[in-house]
Amino acid sequence: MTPLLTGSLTGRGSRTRERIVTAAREVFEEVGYLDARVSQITTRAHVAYGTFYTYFDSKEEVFREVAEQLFAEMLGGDRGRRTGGTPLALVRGANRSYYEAYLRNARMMAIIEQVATFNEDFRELRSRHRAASVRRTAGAIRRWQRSGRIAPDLDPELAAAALGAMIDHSLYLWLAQGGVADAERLMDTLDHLVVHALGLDKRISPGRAGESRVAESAAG
Amino acid sequence: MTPLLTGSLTGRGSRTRERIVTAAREVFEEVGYLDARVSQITTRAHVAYGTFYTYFDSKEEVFREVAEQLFAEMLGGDRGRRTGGTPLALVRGANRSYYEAYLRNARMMAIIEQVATFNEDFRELRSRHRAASVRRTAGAIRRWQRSGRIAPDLDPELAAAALGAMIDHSLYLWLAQGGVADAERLMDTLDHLVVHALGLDKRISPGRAGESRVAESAAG
Amino acid sequence: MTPLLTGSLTGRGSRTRERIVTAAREVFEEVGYLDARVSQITTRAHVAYGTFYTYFDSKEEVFREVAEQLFAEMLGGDRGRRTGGTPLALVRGANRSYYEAYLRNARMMAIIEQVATFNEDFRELRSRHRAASVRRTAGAIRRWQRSGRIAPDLDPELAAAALGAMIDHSLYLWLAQGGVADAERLMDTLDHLVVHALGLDKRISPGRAGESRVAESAAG
Amino acid sequence: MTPLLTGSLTGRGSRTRERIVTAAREVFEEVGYLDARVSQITTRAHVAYGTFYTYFDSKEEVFREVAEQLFAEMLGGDRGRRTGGTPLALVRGANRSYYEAYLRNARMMAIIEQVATFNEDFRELRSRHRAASVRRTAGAIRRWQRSGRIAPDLDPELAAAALGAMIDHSLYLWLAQGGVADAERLMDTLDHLVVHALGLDKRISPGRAGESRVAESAAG
DNA sequence: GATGAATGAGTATTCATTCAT
DNA sequence: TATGAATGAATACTCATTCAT
Repeated sequence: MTPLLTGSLTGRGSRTRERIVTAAREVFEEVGYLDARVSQITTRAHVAYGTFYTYFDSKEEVFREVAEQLFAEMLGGDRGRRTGGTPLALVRGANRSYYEAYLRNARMMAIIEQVATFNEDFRELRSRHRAASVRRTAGAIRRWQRSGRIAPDLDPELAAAALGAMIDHSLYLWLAQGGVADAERLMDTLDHLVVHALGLDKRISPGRAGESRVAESAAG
Repeated sequence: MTPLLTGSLTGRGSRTRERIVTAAREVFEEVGYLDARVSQITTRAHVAYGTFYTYFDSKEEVFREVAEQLFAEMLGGDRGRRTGGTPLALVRGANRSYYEAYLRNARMMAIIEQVATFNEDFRELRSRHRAASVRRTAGAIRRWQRSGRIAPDLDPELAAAALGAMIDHSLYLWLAQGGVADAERLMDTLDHLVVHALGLDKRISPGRAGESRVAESAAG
Repeated sequence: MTPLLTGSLTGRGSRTRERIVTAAREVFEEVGYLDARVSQITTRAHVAYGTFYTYFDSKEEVFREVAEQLFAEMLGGDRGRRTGGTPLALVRGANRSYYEAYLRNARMMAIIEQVATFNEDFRELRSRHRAASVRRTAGAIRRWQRSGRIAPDLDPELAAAALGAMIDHSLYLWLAQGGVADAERLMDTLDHLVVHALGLDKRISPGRAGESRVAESAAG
Repeated sequence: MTPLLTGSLTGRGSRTRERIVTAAREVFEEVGYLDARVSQITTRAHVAYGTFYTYFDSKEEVFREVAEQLFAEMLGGDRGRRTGGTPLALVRGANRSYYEAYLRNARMMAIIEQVATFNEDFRELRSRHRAASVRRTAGAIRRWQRSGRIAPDLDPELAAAALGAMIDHSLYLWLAQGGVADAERLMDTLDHLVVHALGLDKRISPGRAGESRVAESAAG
């Protein structure tokens, strides 16, 4: 619930609110959630201290807003990507697309991880997003299993989750925490590992080739 | 700076210190680093508040001690494991051994992750341990590349890091954060993915070590 | 200082003002003065936040308005009551009338008490009203003393004040704070106590009976 | 619950605690509960800000402590008062004793009244003390009814409560809020009113005289 | 070594009031 | 008149660390 503001915002109001959200994201990126001070946010947004609380109930609430904008942006890159092509191309495409989105938001991804370590709500929020992504990947695996490109004894959900964890955590360690030496090479390696892990590098079992027209990605 | 005591401790002293470390680990596991209070630790250790500072300079310092004991314990399980056997058996063995260690320490692993999100020192500590583990895996990959079991174009370090990230993060999500449904099945999947990702499921090219390019088959 | 508007209000204006006063009273009754928020009042009155300050300078000022309306209402019940009858009937009548008024306004009486504990102005306001009531009762006592119905050594002002305090505080404790069990019985007891305290239960000294035609109440 | 301090206090500790309680009472008396600042209390007690929280969880908790000491002190004056004497003398004695205690604690009584207007807990605390006092008075009334000195149709509990309210509120208005002009005269009037209200001024019904040897007071 | 009392800097949040449209 | 966004002073409470016995 937002204090004071019951209905919709005036133009001036929504502009102020936007300034605060932008400033908040910058501050979070610079010092993390724990060390962020509301006063830093308001100073940067050029509003009075109290103005913050005209739009948000707490530091946590702005963070939620920033996190949701980020998740929306991360998903946006996916659009129109799942058209035809070889499984290998699809996997590479999906990975690159995720990589690019991660690159744009690396610092915030790290902060969300931070908050998730002590805040149950954010753990769930992240969990939901992860689950949605895993579901999509598992769907692709299942289709490739039906067309014979992937061994049928692989558990689609677990495999999707594990490969997702690999890509996610690799990007986290490279982009969000460590410094990247050669991201290009890392992505190539991830492609290779995913493709081989799923067995997509193998010849298609004859007679079933080309069945899988619509495919999805192995990650995010 | 170490407070008062550096090298030698009397028998009573070292017992007191041990009680504090044990209590600290319990408290950290129960409430996390951020919410742990020095008073909780001393109460549980049955020592006076001030006694804590006779042995440790700060909350961070006990945490470091606990973390180091944990890393030592995690590595301990590894000993004498990398003897002969098929690559597949080796991978499985290593994964199981890591899984078991993780299971024993899941809660503390989560707390270390928490601290690593805001403390540079612990980020490095964890990084060093990860690097050691990656080095060992990379060494194995390199050996298998020389013997022709793994494609030579795979970057050993990056592959080792990525697969390590997969296992680590999967266990983190399953054991440390979420609830585990079927760990056995998860481990089987991880084995499968690692083995196939590295190409260890394929036949060894006869007499042509180091050139496994052509050694592809449709064998399952 | 009155904001903007002093004397005349347009029809719309006075209706708005009235809505605010009504809403304010409701809010004060529900949560007390300290916990009442200007925003609650404006929301309930269906006016914009700022509109409040078009009509009132402060939260204190609406409260004063509400309190004055309440005092006026409390006194209103008294009208046309002070006609003949035995002193006993007069006392009973006055007590009942005050009780009924209190019953209608119990919650606000409690809130006024609250404000009087920290606001000098309201302490005086309440004091003035109390004094007026005490004056009337003291007048009745004096008349009854002259007619020999009440012992002449009783201080009329102090007795009036003390008996007023008894009735006021009893109603406060029963109606405003505690829950009422049997108000009828309480009122009977108060009547009894007042009548006996003043000595009105005794035989009238012969030859002066009936002198006191017009009497006033012992309370309110 | 008190923070940090689990067991009993050291000599130094209990001295510090006492300093804080004393300072708190002074500050409450000077500015009331609402306007009292923890920093005022610690400054006056010559301790650091944080020291306050070594002994108390909140401002409310010190207030409770001060209030309880006060109630204990108010009751203390009663001791050894309930020996023989005429009912009239007993009533006078009890009233004087309560008056003197009130005089010593007038300011704090006003502050407790303040807090009781917005804090349910204190309302109950005060209520309990009032009830205990009412019980004692009602007991005396009942005994005097049995001995025929008081009319049997008077409800002992309600009468005790109402007369208690009279004395309490009169002292509150005179001592705690207004300035006292002539307390002696007020007390005489209260005595008179109580005695007559109960009918203790009347001749004892023949044949039952002297029955009531041990009596209690009509107030506090 | 052990004790536990003392310290005080640090900060999110509230809300009456002002004021630009 | 009416609106509702903007303001910012004010304050209780936490807790790691210090230090006198």
